[in-house]
Amino acid sequence: MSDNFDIGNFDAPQEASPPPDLSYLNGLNEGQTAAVQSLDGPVLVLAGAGTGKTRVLITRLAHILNMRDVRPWEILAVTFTNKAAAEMRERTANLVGPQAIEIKLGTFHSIGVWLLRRHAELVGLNTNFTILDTDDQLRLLKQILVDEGIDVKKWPPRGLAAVIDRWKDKGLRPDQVKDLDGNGFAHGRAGELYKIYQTRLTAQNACDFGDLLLHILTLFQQNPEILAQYQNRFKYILVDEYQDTNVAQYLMLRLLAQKHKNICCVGDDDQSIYGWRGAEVGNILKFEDDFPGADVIRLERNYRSTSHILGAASGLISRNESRLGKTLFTEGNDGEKVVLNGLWDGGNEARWVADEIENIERKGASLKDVAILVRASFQTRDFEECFLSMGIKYRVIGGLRFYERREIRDVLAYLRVINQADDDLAFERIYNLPKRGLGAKALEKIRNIGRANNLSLSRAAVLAVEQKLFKGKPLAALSELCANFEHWRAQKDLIPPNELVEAVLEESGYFDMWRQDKSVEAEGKKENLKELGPALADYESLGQFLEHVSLVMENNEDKSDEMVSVMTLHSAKGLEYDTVFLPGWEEGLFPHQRALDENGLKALEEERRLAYVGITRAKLRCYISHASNRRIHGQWQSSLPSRFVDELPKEHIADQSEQGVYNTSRASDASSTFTWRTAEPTHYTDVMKKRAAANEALVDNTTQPLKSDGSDTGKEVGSRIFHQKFGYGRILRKDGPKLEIAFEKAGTKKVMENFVQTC
DNA sequence: CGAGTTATCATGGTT
DNA sequence: TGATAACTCG
Repeated sequence: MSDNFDIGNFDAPQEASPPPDLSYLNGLNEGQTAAVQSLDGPVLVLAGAGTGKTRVLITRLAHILNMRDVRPWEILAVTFTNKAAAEMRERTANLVGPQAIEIKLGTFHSIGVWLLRRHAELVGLNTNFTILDTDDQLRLLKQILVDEGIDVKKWPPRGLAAVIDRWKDKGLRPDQVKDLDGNGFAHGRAGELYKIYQTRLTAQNACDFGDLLLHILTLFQQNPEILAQYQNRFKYILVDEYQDTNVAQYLMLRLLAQKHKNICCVGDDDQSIYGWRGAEVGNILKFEDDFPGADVIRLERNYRSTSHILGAASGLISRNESRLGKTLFTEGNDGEKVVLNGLWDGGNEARWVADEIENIERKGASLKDVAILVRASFQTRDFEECFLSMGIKYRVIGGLRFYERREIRDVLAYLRVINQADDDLAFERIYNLPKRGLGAKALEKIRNIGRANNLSLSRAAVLAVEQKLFKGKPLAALSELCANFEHWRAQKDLIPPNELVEAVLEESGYFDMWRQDKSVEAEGKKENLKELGPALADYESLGQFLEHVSLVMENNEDKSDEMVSVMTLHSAKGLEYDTVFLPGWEEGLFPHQRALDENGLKALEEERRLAYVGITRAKLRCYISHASNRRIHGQWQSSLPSRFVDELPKEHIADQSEQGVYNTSRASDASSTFTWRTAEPTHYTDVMKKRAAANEALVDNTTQPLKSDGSDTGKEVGSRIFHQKFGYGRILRKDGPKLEIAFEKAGTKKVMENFVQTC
């Protein structure tokens, strides 16, 4: 995001005499008009699904510029995703013209980076600091755990990352956390590890995503004069998707809005689905307490869905306790009822969906207006298999992104070391890639030299070469690498970034490494590497490109092709389709068992909101389905319909389920999923037999799970197990059928063997 | 150092 | 089941 602060010399917004042109207000409904016109003081706009939220936001921006003596760069508009920011920028520009680009508009993180690059030294960083992504973060945490002698099997880096991320989400620095809150990680050492992690980040002149906000909080809290500068500047603040903000973001907004108090937050508590990522629904629920005298405006007229779809969604979400409450209505048609179907297994479910898709296609619908929204990404497999065999074109949205590919990340590591010599994580990635005879011993030696001289790895390497601390082949290799880096750094500001990346690819031998690789994937890797140069051509500097890569992990999917979209419910937020399929409404899968285990009722409500988000994506047709049997991680599981199925108001539902297929009993509590240990589903027995026959030579009968006689169930001391009430845990002690289990959530408990299952 | 083998684990996924 | 990381052996 460019810094527009210093670009000035604009015409006055408008003369005082002619009446302002308010034509942009035409066509807004009552609520929307109120939301646009209440310019001053704190405002909360509760915008239900499909109520024209974005239009309100951009019209409000236009109205502020039109009615108040404000320059565009005195307005701050914050979103969560780059996509949302880009859309807002574009639509605002359509409405108010070029001055739109002067608005300080971007994601929380891009605003954070912008501030942090200006004031980096005040939080102990250099202005060219590196932004680490999740991958780098995990590698660094793992190093720390190993250094500290903590068993990474028992205490995986991800666990620590989650603890630290949540702390950062709450705006807590290492000195502010209590070990108690570390979820018991490494017996209460999380706080200490957090401190080490922050020290290591600073030493590498790097920060993670959470730091982009946390450092800003520190900056503002410790430097009142700098805070005042931005408080004065930002006369109007707009926040999109307020229900997704975490505490750190809330605190940052509150600090910035203190002076002028013109803050408008737009969001929908019913669409808060990112609690697991630190979002705090509480922020939106207590807005009126946080910003006294706030206007609360509800947008309840829905322009998207038929009234049956709306009715189904509203009925479901009304079961939630913690919500501000809205009643969506439409002046459109009733439309079709929401179709409900129960199927035998996941394969049948996919086939039914495919049949329905062909039906509506025959009636003239276009595939690009059809979406399948699943709870968990493994569910896409059944659909892919089925669509491939039936010849239905589809695309799976989400998944690996360009800059996450291994070969791209390797090259990026080279670029990072060129750009920022203290980036140790990047150096470690490539010091022996391609293979140049520098192994773990060499790295350890460089690391020690670095420690002794207080230097980063790439600087220590230079020292090692100068002082001939290596001999023979390793010395030659390291010497060449250092000389290359010196050369590339000298070139950095002389040649365009795209030429630099070409030079790095060839001179490092990295491209040759793939040329010599005769494997199938090498072809694709080379293609991707070739794309990298052109991708850099748009950037003025290497630093700018690297910042883009770390902050804008875009996935350009064009919606134009004639294809069905398959994606998770989470990634469907903000989208809409004529026809929406919502498969997999089963207890354990949706609501997801793990969410329930970890966060109980709070998670159940979030899962319900996810269901609500799913239904409200549909404009004309919505299909909900569940299967009695599903294969999860190769194991067949039997499951009951989701409690959410029962919660759908009958008057909006057309139930197509065949009696008896699933209708044995409906779920009323969480204890409904069990693993089949004894038999395969009858339908599948033949298939399995055929498969077994085909693999006859490979099949080893002893690997089949033996009918439980108590000894061979995998329920040994140390085994990971699952209990329907207490969730996941590990067996501590075993006394005949009595187990003592350390549950991840519920603590240590004694349980009978047959109440748990291995997993 | 590299290839082959074994162990492990599995929601959601932007920045 | 299947991807990936860790581990073992030549």
